[in-house]
Parts: sequence; structure tokens; C-alpha cells
Amino acid sequence: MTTIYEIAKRAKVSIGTVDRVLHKRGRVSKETEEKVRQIILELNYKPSVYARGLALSKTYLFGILMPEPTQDGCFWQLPEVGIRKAQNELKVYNIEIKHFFYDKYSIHSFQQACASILAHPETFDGLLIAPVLSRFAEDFIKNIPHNIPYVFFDSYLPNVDCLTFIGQKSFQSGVLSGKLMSILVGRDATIAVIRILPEDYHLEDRVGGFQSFFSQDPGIRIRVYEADLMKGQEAIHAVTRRILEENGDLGGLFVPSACTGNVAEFIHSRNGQSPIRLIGYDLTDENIRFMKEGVIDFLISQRPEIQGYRGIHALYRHVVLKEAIPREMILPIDIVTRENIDYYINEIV
Amino acid sequence: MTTIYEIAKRAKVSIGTVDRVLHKRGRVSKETEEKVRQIILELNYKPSVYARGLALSKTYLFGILMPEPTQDGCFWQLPEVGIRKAQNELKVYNIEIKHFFYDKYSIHSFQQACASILAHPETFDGLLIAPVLSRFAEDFIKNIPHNIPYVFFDSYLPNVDCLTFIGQKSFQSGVLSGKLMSILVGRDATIAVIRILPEDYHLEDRVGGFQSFFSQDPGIRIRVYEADLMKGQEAIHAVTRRILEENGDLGGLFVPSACTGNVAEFIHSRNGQSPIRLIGYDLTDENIRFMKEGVIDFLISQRPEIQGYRGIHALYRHVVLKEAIPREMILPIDIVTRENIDYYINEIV
DNA sequence: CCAGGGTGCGTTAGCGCACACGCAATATAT
DNA sequence: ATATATTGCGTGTGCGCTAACGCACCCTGG
Repeated sequence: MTTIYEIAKRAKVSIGTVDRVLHKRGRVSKETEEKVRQIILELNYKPSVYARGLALSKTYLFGILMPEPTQDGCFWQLPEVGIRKAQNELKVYNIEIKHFFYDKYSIHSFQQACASILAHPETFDGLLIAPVLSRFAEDFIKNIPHNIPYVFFDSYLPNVDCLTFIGQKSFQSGVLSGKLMSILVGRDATIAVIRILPEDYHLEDRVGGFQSFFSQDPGIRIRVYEADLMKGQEAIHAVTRRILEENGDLGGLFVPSACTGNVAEFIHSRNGQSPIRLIGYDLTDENIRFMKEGVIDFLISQRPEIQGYRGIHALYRHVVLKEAIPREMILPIDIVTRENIDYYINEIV
Repeated sequence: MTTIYEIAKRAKVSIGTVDRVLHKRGRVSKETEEKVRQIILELNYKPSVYARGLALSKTYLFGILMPEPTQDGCFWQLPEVGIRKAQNELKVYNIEIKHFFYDKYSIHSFQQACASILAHPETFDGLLIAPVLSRFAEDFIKNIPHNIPYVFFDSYLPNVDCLTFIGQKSFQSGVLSGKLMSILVGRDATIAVIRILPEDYHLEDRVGGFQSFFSQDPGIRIRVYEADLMKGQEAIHAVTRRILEENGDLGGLFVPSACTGNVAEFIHSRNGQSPIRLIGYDLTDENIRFMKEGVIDFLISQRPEIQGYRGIHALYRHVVLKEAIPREMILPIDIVTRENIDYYINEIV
């Protein structure tokens, strides 16, 4: 193990000088700085995290900005699980976490949460953000001081300098859903798709991917319906009713969001008819229940727990260990069905 | 943050005494020990990993015992990927790793690798073991000194005191394969299963699970064939040929191991006939290729990269951080198909 | 009676690093 | 010219913990 003493000795300077070079604190002549840098490279010096941690004895604070865990059928509890796990693991490294939840169907609530963070931005060593309300999130991002890194998870904001994005390729997950649906319904069928509003890139992409899978398949008729959640959860029931009324021969139904359970609930209550294949997203409690009951055929999981876990970890590795972080971490598109669902529930890294 | 000084002050003793209590090094009277323990509990004292690491300035060595990475169609490269990643991440905590590879089709080779470890067992702070050759692995385990912890991954050895097991539920993965096969082949079909020898609990369970899925399905005829890999890789080709010859109406083929690609290769070369649905295991290069070409329909992944990564991490958390480790970590049974395979390739935590 | 050993404690020297401080030597302002 | 910054460097202290060391005190056996 090479230490700053070793470097100082070889460069014929004191450890103070080495330290100044390492931390770019100036007060070093060009020549000595160059010499020290040279030796650091030669010896491939890496500071001891233990010694650094001890000397600094600083506690780091990461802020989390995300929807309230109870929203979207408690979907947002899932990243929470991973965040808590990371928090526990990283406690020993003096990492602390502060949550800022917002109501994703209330712009005011979102802006209030942002304001809380921006009131004392310098107290945070990093931020983990689910930028669900894309347009308003952009304003927030602009006001984050440049020296504080932030990570996106779940959804993405283009043209923004985040440390990394952790999530899934939405379009491709739609394509995969299409493939699964095609296996389930056979060559000739009518399939309904529920487009969820308010508009969200994420969900639009899923629908786009799904449609694209069938784009050259004349046997499959795809009909797109809309449900506006700004008008309340009842919108889902209403549209499902319409779909069933208007399509007596319905073979399958694709729901590009976590509210698949609401659809399942309605379909289930209307029993006795021919089975409708149902594919949706995310392992919320309700979705799990309807999958086990056989109402939902496939669920796509985005590994939300792991997104949360990795988000915190990325901040830790960047801020504390000063490691390089990849620009994005794309998680697999997990296919969940009755036979493997138990192993995906609260599955963390 | 509470320190040993704080504890010492409250207990009216010196830090040396506190240290002796913490490390159970004796030389402390019953009464003072009790008092110190009491205060430690009260303050919920957790030693600083930074200070410990610095004071100890010890490097830890973990040994890995697993098959040569090139075996089973380079399947064993996959856990290697995760192990290397963990190694890189944990380097800063003074963790080092030493590999012991063996030829899983040579008992002698296995025993030699074991002997290398047992020659100086005390140099290792922990072991990560893939106990593929179950019966011989048992002998090895018995000879590991009791103070050195070991972790199993990939497969399991019953009645043995490992720190944790990291792997998948083999039987259930077979059930899942059955489900997928049933969706693919429809209500009436003949399905062949290749039983891989030498006997391996892991693979037997997968076959068992697969058969159990169809146990009450009169429309599906399941025919089990055997291929003995001890006689070389050609056994796979030979049995595949026999299957095709004896089952003109073959609807599907289930291969419970990584050598699915070998089967695919053979089926692919015999083109022009009706499509045979193929389900197998693991993302080896060959399997990936045949999946992308459409020869393999589904692959089950056991997340081998993550198994390796987590194995090292578990040892680290137990040995260095002295954290409690769960008795087993069961990984999800991932369904991989053409549309999502790209996101599973070399996917690590 | 005392040598030898065990018991119960306090003291101390690092581990490698961060950072404040101090002290010359030079540069700039008054 | 003197007063005041600025540059370039070395020194020293402390972060919290580990483990060796040392010093009384007691017990035991010859």
C-alpha cells in the first residue's frame, strides 16, 4: 500500500505539499506539482478510504425526491424498499438520507417539495430524483447548484446533466409485452390498449413499443383507449367497461402502468365470459393478488427496489469513494408470471 | 456518533477496558464488563468502520473454488464477471481474491484444487464455493477450519453450515419452464426432455419441476431422454438426433442446462421441418446466438453474475463489517427471450 | 517467606489522511 | 521606504480504534 508519506519521500517534499496537490488547493509551484503528480501516477496511488473517512469524519446527506409511496397502488413503496436497504447498509459509512415526497397528481405539491430542497441545497451531498412530472422537474433541475450531483431513476429527463439514470427501456418493454401477448392470443384477435393520461413519455413509449410489435401483423386488431387519471382512479374502471362493451370478441388487454390491478378487478368481477389475456406492469400488492388468482397473465417488472438501491449506491460511490459512475444503468425487463412471481417480490440486490 | 471514549467516560474506565470488552479478550472483572456492555447497548454503539479499518490496516483474502470459466459453454465465465466486479469495488477496503478453478468433469482436478486451499487454510478469511461435485465437496467442507466462513453459490449442499447459499429454486424454474412450454405448444403435443448426466440435484430438480407442471395434462406427452456428458459433448448431438428420429411430431424440447445451444445447433442444421419449441437455461454466448436467431424460444437465467457478486459481498459484509447475513439468498427465475435478452447480458447488480 | 503466575486495569503508539497553522521568501501597495 | 499580501512549503494535531505494554494487586506452591 502506497501512502502520501511514500510519495512525499520520493518527491522530496512534505506530506503537506502532496496533500495540496491531491486536493488542488494551490500554493504549490508548477514544478513540484508536476513532480508529485508524476510519482502519484507511477505508484498508482489510491488514498485509503479508511484514513480519509476517519480524518474527515463527515456525515453525508442525500436527498430523495419522489412521489408518495402510497401512490399508484403503492408502487412507490417499492423503490423505497431499496432505498431503505441502501440506507441501512451505508449507515456505517456515515451516510444519511432525507425524503421529500410529493403528490404526483398535484403540481403544487411537487413544487413545494422542490422548494424545500432548494431552501438549503448546500446541505445535500447528492440527490436522487424520480422526475415524474417532467416539465416541472426541468425547472427544478435548473436551480440545483452545479456542485451537487443528482441521479434520476424510474423516468428520464433529456438534455440534463445528471450523474446517471437508472431505469428501463420503456419502448422495448412494450415490444416484449407485444411478443408475450402474441403468444397468448394466437394469430387472430382483437387487443385493447389503455393509454394512461396525463401524458408521460414513459408510458407513451410502452404503448408505442407494443403497437410496433404488431405493426406488420394483419391478424391482430389493436384498439387504443384513454383513461385520464387526473380525473381520479374511476377513469380506469370506466374505460375498462367501455372496452368490454365495444369489443365482444376481446382477446387481450394491455395496460402500460401499475394500475393493471384496477383493470383486473373490473374484469374479474365480470366473470363467466371467455378469458381475456391481461398484461401489465409492476408488482404492486393488487397486481400480485390478481396474478396469483390468474386474472393477470404477465407483469413486466422494472425492478423498482433495485432502482432505489442503486440510486443511493451510485451517489455514495461518486461522492464518498469518488469513483466513476456509468452514464446510465439500464435494468433488464423482467417477465413475471404466476410461477416466478414469489421470487420477485421485494427482491433487492 | 458515540465512540469508545464516550463509553469509557460513562463507565468510568479506560478505553482499553472498553476495547477488551468489545473484543472479548478477557482481563476484565465481571462487574465492569457488565457495566460497559450495558452502556454500549444504551448508546447503541457501533464502531466506526473507518477507524477499525485504519487501525487494523489488514488486507482480507477470499478464496474462490469453482469450475474453470470455459466449462459448460463458458457458463462459468458469468459468475466470474460478478466476482471481478465485486473485487474491483472492494479493493478500496483491502479485499483480495484468489481463484481455484477445477475441471468439473474430473474428480482428481477437483480434489487437487481443494488440497491447494487446505494446504494453508488459515490464509483465507473466507471462501466462495460452487459445490458442483456434491459428494466430493462434502469431504472438502469437513476439512475447512471452523473459524473460516464459506458461502455456496449455484448449487447447494444440505446439512452443512455455510454462511449463506446464493442461488435459485431449481424445481420451480422447471415448473416455470413447463408453463412457458405449455403456452408455446398448445393443448396437444409431444415434448422431449433431455436428462443430463452425471447426476446433479440441480438439474434433476429442474426436470422434476417441468414434469410436474404437466402431470395432470393428458394432452401433453413427455418423453425423457438421457445424455451423459462424462462421455463428451457429442452425447448431446447424439441424443438430439435420436429424439428427432423417434418423434416425428415433436412439438417442444426442454434442456435443463447450459448446453441448450448444442441442441439448438443440431436442430438448426436440420432445417425445413416444422418448428420445434426450445426452452433451456443460461445466457452462454452460444445460447444467446441461437436465441437471437430464433431457434431457442425461452432461456431461464439464474443471474450467475449476481451470484458471484453477491457471494463476495456476503463474505465482505460478514467478515469485515461483521454484519448478519441471511441464511440464503434466492434469486428470481428470469425469463429471457429475444425481446429482452440484451438487457440480461452481463447484467450485474 | 518469596518467586512465579494470573487478574484487572490504564497508557500509549501507531494506522493514513485532512486541514489549520506557521514561517520564510517574494511580490505588490502606500 | 515600510506595510501588507501572496506564494511555497513544512509541521502538528486529531479522527476512532487496535493491540502491545506496563503496573499494581492477589493467589498459590515450595
